[in-house]
Formats: sequence, C-alpha cells, structure tokens
Amino acid sequence: MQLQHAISQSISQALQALFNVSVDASQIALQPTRKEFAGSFTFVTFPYTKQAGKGPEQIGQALGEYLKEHTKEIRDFNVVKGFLNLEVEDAEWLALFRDLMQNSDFGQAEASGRNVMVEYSSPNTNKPLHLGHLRNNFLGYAVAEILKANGHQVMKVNLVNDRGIHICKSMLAYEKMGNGETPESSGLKGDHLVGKYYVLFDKAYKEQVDELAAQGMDKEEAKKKAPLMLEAQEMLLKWEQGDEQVVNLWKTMNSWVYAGFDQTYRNIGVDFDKYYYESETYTLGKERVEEGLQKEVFFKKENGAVWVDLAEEGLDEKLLLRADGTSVYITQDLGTAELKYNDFPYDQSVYVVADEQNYHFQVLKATLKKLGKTYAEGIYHLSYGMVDLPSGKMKSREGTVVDADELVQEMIDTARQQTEELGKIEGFTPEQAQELYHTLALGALKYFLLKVDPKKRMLFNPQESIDFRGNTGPFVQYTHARISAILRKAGEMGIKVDAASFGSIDKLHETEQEVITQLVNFPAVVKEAGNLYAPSVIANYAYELAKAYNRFYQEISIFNETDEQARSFRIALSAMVARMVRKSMGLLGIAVPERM
RNA sequence: GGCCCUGUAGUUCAAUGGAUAGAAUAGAAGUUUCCUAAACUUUAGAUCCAGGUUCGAUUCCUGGCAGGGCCA
Repeated sequence: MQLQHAISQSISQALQALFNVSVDASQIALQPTRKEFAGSFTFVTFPYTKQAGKGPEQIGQALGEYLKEHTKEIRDFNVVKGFLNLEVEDAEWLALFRDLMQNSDFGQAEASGRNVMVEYSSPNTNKPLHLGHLRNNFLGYAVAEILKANGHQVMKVNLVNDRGIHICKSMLAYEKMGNGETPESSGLKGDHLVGKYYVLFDKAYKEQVDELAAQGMDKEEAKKKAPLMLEAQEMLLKWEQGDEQVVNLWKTMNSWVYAGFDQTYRNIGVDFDKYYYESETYTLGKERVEEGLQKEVFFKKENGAVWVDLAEEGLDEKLLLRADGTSVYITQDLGTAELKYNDFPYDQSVYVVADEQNYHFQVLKATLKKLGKTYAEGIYHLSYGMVDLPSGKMKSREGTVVDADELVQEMIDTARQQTEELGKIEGFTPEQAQELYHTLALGALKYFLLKVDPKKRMLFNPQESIDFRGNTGPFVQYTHARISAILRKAGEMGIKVDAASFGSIDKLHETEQEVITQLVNFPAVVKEAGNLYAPSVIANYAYELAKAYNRFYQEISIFNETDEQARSFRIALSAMVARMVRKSMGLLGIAVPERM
C-alpha cells in the first residue's frame, strides 16, 4: 500500500539522518497498532539498538520527532518501550478513501499470466455428499475465487471416482434387491437412492461375515470369503472386461448419481469448468507406469508387480501396479495428472483433498518427478482436516454421517424460524422469503466451515453451529442489509453521493478512520489469502470490517447529521463498506442480502 | 515400529518472532422517543510439559506427553 510504503521510506531516511543506520525501505516492516494505543502503524525499534548505539525508547522518540517534523503523512506519535506508534493525518485517510471510491476493481490484482488448476469435490459415485464434502467444496470454490482475484487464470475441475469395488457393491445390492426401483419411482434423489443400496450391501455383507465367523472361520478370512464380496469382485472384473449388462447398469446408476450431485452443487452454489472421470484416466495411468519401466525409474518385483523406490526422497517403496495388472489409486492419478496438464498447461495444480491423503500426494509428486514430468513441481496438495461431530467421528457405513442435503435443509429451516421469530419478513413475498432463508443458511454454513484454518480438524456441533449471532456469516450479512437500508433511504431522499459531495471534510471520527483502515487493507488481505490458499483470512477480514462498521453505526448518526458534507461522507463510507463486504463474501461463495 | 498433522479462556476459533495473547459463545451488568438490538458497551476467564536460540517465543529448534492420520 502506498501509505505504508511512504512511511517506510521516511523511516529509512530518518534512520540514516539520525543514526547513520542504513536500512532499505523494503526491509522496514510496519505493523498495525494495537487498539489500546493511539496510532495506526507501529514501528519496532528493538532490532536497531546495536547499530544505532541507543536504547529502544530513545530511538523511538527521536524517530517520532523527526517524522512528525518532516513527513506530511504523520500527525503525531507516541513511544511505548521499543514501539513507535504513528498517527496518520486524517487527510491521508480521506485521500485513500477517495481513491477507493474511484476504483471499482479494488482488490482485483492485475493479470499474473499464471494458470492455476483447482481440483475439488471429487466424489465417489456410490454415496451422497456429506459434511466433509461440504468443507471440501466450499474450500475449493473459495480458493479458486481468491486465486482469480490474485490475477491468475483459474480452471476448476472435478475428478469423479466412478470405478472400483465400492461402486460394484451398490450395483450388486441393486441387482439383488432393487426390483427395478428408479429415482422417479421412489421419489429419492439419485445419489441417495444409490447410497441406499451401498448401505444395504454393507448390512447384508456383515451378516454373512458374522455367520461365517459363527461357523468358526477366522474373521479376516470371512471378510474375504463372504459370497457377496466374491460376487462384487467378479462384477468388477466383468466391468473391466466391458461386459454389456454390467456396464449398462453402471451407466444407469451413475447417471442417477450425477443428476443428484448436480442438484446438490446447484443448491450449495459451486460449479466446475470441467469434469474428469477415473474410468477414463486409469488406462493412461498404466501407460505412464510402462513408461517408467522403460526409463528404468520403476522396477518389477518377482511377482510382476511394479514399484517405485522413493527412498532418496525420504519416502518408502510404493506399489504402482498390482501383479495381476490391475491399477491402484495412484495408477489412475498418474494418468489424470497428465491429462489435466495437457488440457490446461498449468503453473500450479491445487488438489483439495482430505489430510489422510498427505502421504499419497507426496508419493504422487515424487513419482511424477521421477518420470521427468516437470509439471509435477506445480502440484500443491491443499490438505484439510476432518469435520468431527460431538458424537465423534463420521462413519458412512455406520450411518453417523451428516448428509449434505439434509444439513442444508435443516439450516434453511432454522433460518426461517429465526427470521420469523425476529419478525423480519414484513413486506417479503414468499419467494423472496425463501430466497433469503437459503442465502442465510448457506452463509452461515459456508462461513462456519471456512473461517477455520483448513489443516485443522474442526468440530461441528449442529446445535451450536447454527447460530446467527457473533462471528458468523449472518452477522456479516446483517451489516450489508443494514447498509442497504441506508442507501435506499439516501436514494429516496435524493442525496447525491460522490467525492465532491464531501469535498470539504478534513476531520474524521475515530470510528470512521478505523473503517477506512479496514477498507484500504483489502488488497493486502486478498494477496495474503492467495499466497496461503486460505479463505479463513478473507473470512476474518470480512468479520473485522463488519465489526468496525457496526461500531461506527452505533456511535454516529447519519441522517440526523446536520452538516450535509458529513452526512454525504458517511453514506459514501457505508456504500464502500457494503461493496467490500459483498466482494469479500463473494470470494467465499457467500451471497449478501439487501434486506434481512 | 517409522513418518506427518494438531495441542491457546468452560466451549468453538484468532494471533508475518513483538507491547498487557485477540474474538465469539456460555456467565455477570448495561444500551431501543434516534438510520434494522441477527447490533453495541462494560466485566471475568487460556498458550500441554521441560530445556534451548533471541533484546523479545503461542510462533523457531531439541526431548517428552496427549489427540488424530498415514505407511506396513
């Protein structure tokens, strides 16, 4: 930011002039002043005591006096121990604010020329999405938006895991117990219908295992020998051989699942530029394994299985292709990586995948490097922790998962209940009310899941998490709705708001200055969030901005202000807050309402 | 057994190596003749343990302890 840069420059000059200490301005870091002290920026003097030959307070005092004298931006200063707190002239803040008003693209970085692919969601086709997927989807979408704001060309992709033994389990159960049921006949969403058969398979399978165990078979043995498992494996084999009946069933059931997923994606507001299917990439993966053998970077064990030795990279040996020639997870990932790069030559490829795959991605990257694929350098695993419930871990087979569709519906119901209780829907048509509930529900849910550092495990307490007060999505949305009301009123009163309408303002109330400080910080926040792939940085920013505005709103009246210039300024300030709230929430995939 | 991640108020989360460790919720006390009280103000409450590096450590390093994950 220019203001900070100018101050750093001045400090650099002052250090030279006063103490003959030479430090480049770029090395001079300013931090925001803690709110219990006067000032906006703080310079820490401790590191310069040796070079300057003076104590930290002396340096601070001398620097402060010099800056106040020579630097037009600095109004005043105070020194606390080794901390020099600098107060900035109101005129400087106002100048920044006027710039901001002119620049509707504020926060959007110039085109970087870099291509970034973001893969997220990546569901299995045998069961519906659950709470964990929601964290994934929201993260992926938000990171993609943040990277766009950083000037990168972004492509969002979804890799669908549509093959393997788990799919066959649903198919087998359907064949045996389905009686020709369809989403239409059952009234079930396609993904839920298929998921139902996955659960049915597991139940019947467990019964078989228990029965075998009761007959005296070893439990592990029983798991392998249970007839249903053998049938599922047989089905997978048939699928790989292209058996018409199996493939047709697979296609039918997948199409149900995709229709269900599409509905969910639309409902939660995420989308993709392109889909990949593992059924279409695994053969390419096998080719890459063959290539590795020829290049002698992979090797065959006695039984014919192909391995790669990653001891040099600090990893173990890793199986790439089974002895019977069937592929494992990483086989298809090798193929997918290549296909992705061919479609969209990227500088960076972000994989939003749960942290249980940390090791897997290290192996994938190292293996691709062994193959000499330079694009492997750009692979970044955006790893996130599990979402826990108060009752413990989610396990799909035990029915302790929180289904995504159900959760969203519950949030919508809660939003309706809260809104009605507060009596806030006067003048809404039923459609508008419905839309508002949806906006609030998803705002609450997305904000809740995104405000936490991705790599941390987090706890989702269904009762407590559905809170619309405090540090929540609706809190930020509420701020926007309030401002919208002000802007509507200003419009009705015919008040014009442009830079000229408050041209003579040169003094700021403390809360006004704090709001401006937050506003102008937006580009730096976007940059940081982009560098760290961290939507939580944006979420915290939106919250701080909303809080600063609420403080201002509470302390200062807008329409009772008799000075027209002051009134116009406050309306303009409000409008800019609304714009920045909408932008930052937009980066998180969260909509903001005009009224609530 | 090896490797990786995480340990902060009662609880859920913050804190580029900087000041008296911030919020939110739950607790206590206030603020509606005035632009939306889903708000605002005040109050009480925490860095897993032991060393080390540093003017300064929640942050970096070493060794424990606890929780989770991955690889066999």
